[in-house]
Parts: sequence; structure tokens; C-alpha cells
Amino acid sequence: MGVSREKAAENRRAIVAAASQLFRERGVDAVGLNELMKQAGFTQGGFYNHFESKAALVAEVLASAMVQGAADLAKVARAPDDESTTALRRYISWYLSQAHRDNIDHGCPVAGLAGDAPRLGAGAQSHFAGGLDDQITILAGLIAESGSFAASGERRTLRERAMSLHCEMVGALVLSRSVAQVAPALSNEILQNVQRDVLASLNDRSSQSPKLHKKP
Amino acid sequence: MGVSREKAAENRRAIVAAASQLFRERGVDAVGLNELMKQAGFTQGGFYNHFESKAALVAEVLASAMVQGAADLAKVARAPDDESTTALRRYISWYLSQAHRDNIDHGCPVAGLAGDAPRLGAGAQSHFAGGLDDQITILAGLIAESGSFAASGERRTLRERAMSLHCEMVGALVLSRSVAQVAPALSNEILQNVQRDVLASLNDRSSQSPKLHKKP
DNA sequence: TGTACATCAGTGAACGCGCGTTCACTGATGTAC
DNA sequence: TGTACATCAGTGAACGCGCGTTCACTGATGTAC
Repeated sequence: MGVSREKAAENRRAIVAAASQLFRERGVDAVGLNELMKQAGFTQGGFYNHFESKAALVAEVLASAMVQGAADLAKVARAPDDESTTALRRYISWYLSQAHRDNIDHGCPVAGLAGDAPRLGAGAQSHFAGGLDDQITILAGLIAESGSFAASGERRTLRERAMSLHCEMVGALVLSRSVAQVAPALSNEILQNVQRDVLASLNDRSSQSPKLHKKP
Repeated sequence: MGVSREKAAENRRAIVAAASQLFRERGVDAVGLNELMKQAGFTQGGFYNHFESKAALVAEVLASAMVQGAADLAKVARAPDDESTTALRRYISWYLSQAHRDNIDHGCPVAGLAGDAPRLGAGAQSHFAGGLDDQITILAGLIAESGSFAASGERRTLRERAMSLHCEMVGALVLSRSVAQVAPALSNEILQNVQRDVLASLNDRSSQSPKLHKKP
């Protein structure tokens, strides 16, 4: 059709964005290029003007999604703690919410793509692993800033605590999603119980203050 | 070929068993009936003598796998606690081991099929949800028997503790598997850190005894 | 600045392939007498 | 107990379909002069 280079680059980004959502919603294998290109607003033949193969797209989508996920988490970290809560608590509350569970296509890419990750190509899986490591590191930073880590009797390293916390949250979200359609009560119970349990275990400034969760 | 009814029933079980392993290894969608029947030792046409459709097989495999998973867990529970450890500790140590991570086709079906569960049909997903609930219940029993629950200051219900523990273990196993091929160090680190963290948090009889993990 | 041409993102039909499913056929099993 | 026939698990070819990928073609963009 004849399209400027700027517009072509924008179209390429649209394909990656569409794939990023569809892959999380329906699984990498289950999304065909025809459907993907239609979702992005194009016909299927144009795909190979932008990507060498579907595998190349998958690798790029994984890289893009993990960067986005880390950026979302870093944004929460940048917003400073206030009197009534901490960035860590805000992140946990969002992560283990029904809104996040039901919004998989824009949610945490680690949880949204973990099921597909073992079967991805080496390039794509490497991006996944790198993003997972980044998330753990950022989460460790949030724990440190929350004041939770200095608690007496704490023997674990920051990274060890961040890993455990991350596994518990990812597990809860994945399991909550795995039964959401046929057992919504169990799905909600998992989210709510684990959120309560995780928040109660923090032992941070908020939990030591009687003003917990109250705005002045 | 002409086959006795007994042999036919055995063959049907072989198909379910092959599917149960292949679905966990490679994902439900990625396993074709031709390959599946070949793995079970038959040609593809015979599939429809046993099952109405692939969806019907998937539902039966889910039912069978979840029953098997609950039975495996119940077997650990029946072996009585001894002086040096508890059934709960034994289960956690096995669950978060490299052997379990690398043996997905005979491992915990909740962890092995969680990634596919959101996209399964209603029948199959219902079996998954039922099995998940059963596992939580059995795990709550293990926690109760371990003596961990009576710890002072415990405010959570047994079920709430079992849910959190289950989510943390499933999350660790799923994430460990998701990076195993490209980042084995990170994969091992997740398993080992979370196992250490979970065991240390138990506060049960073993952790109160100096004889911890020593056989007489 | 204006004209001529090369570039290349986009189109839509076509390719081989493997999928889930159907079918006609085989022949030992199980039943009726 | 022996014979005749119905049953049905298994075979392997075939079906339509959607997949990833390729291709000839279009025409505005970008470049050369």
C-alpha cells in the first residue's frame, strides 16, 4: 500500500502489542498469525515484512513484555511510601486483586506466561528468565524500603525473602486464574487469603503503627 | 484385531496414562492424537472406540491426574511422623526438589497443568478445581498433624495456612520449571531458597527439637 | 524544485503439513442355540 | 461341548480445516539526478 518508515515502525509495534495480549490470554501456541495480524489491523501476509518467523516474534514479545512488567513494578517502587502504607503493600494489594486476575492481557507477564515458558524457544525463555530475575531484584528493593527487613530475628537474605514472596504471589495468581471460570468462590478465596497472609507477615512500619491503613 | 473386553479396558487406561504424561510435558494443545495413540502403542483411528472426542479425553485425564495427585499426597500423610521429621516436612522437601521439577510427567498435577487450566473446557477445569481443593484440605491435615499449627500467636485458620503454603510451593515449582532450560542456576536457587524458607517457617515439633534432621 | 525510479510495507491467494475426526474393513472375542 | 453369528477394538486411508510460510503484485514513500 505504500507506507512511511515511521508508520511501518508503528505498525510493527502494534503487532508486538497485539501478540503480547493474545499470547497471555490464550497461550502462545493457540494464537495463529492470521488472527494475530487481524487483531493488529492487517492481513496475514504482511507479517513476514516485520519478522523472520513466528519464533522470532515470540522472542521479541517476551523481551518486550518482561521489560514492561519490570517497568510497571519499578513505577510502584518510585512512588514513595507514605504514612499509611508502603510501596510494597500497594504492590501486593494490586498483585493479588481480582482486577489483576481478570486482566491477564495487561497483567504481570511472569504470571501470565509462566505456563508457556517451559516450552518456549531458547531466546524467548532467556528473556523470561531475565525478567523474572529483575522482578525479584526490584521486589527485594521494595522489601528493604518498607522497613520490613530490619525486623528482629530475621535470618533470611533480602533476595531469599523476595523470592519466596514472589513465588507465593505468582502461585496464588496462577492458581486463582486456573479455576476462575468454574469455581469463582475458590478463586476469590485463594486471592483474599493469600493477600491477607502475605500482608500480615510483613512486620513493617505499617504493621507496627496503630494508624494502619487510615488516612489522616 | 479382536481383543478381549478386559484387554480393551487396559488399553483405554494406557491411553489415559500416556495422555496424562504427555499433556504435562508438552501442553494439552501441543499433543496430537496421532502422537498420543502411537505413544500408547496404537494407531490413531482406534482413539474414537474409547473416547467421544479429544475434549472428552482431556476431561478424563484431568479427573484421573487429580485423583492420582491427591492419592500421592494422602500416602505421604498416612506415613506417620517420626522423631526426626514430620510428614509435612517430607512432603515439602520432595515437592521442592530438583527430582520433582525434572519429573513433570509424574509430578504434582496441579503444578504440571496449572498453565493449561484456564483454557481447558468446563468439565476438565472442574476436575482441576476439585483436585486443587482436595490438595489444600489434605495439606491442612498435614499441618495440623505436624504440630505446627498450635504455635502461639497464630491467627490464621488451618485452611488459610494450607492455601498460602500450597501457593508458595506451586509458584516456586512452576517458576523453577519456567527457566530450567536456559537458567539452571536461577531455577535451582528458587527451589532451594523457597524450600529453606518454607521449612524454616513451620515452627513445628522438629524445629523445636535440637535433634532436627538427625536419625538416632 | 521537478522528474524518474527503486524501495518495501501491505495485500490476498496459494503452498504443504498436521490437526481432529470419519470411515470401511478386519478378525478374535463373546453369545446363542 | 460344538457350531454359527453378532460384537466391537483395532487398522490405516481419507476428510476438511487452520496452521506457518511463500509468493506475485500494488502503490505510496524515499532517493537520485
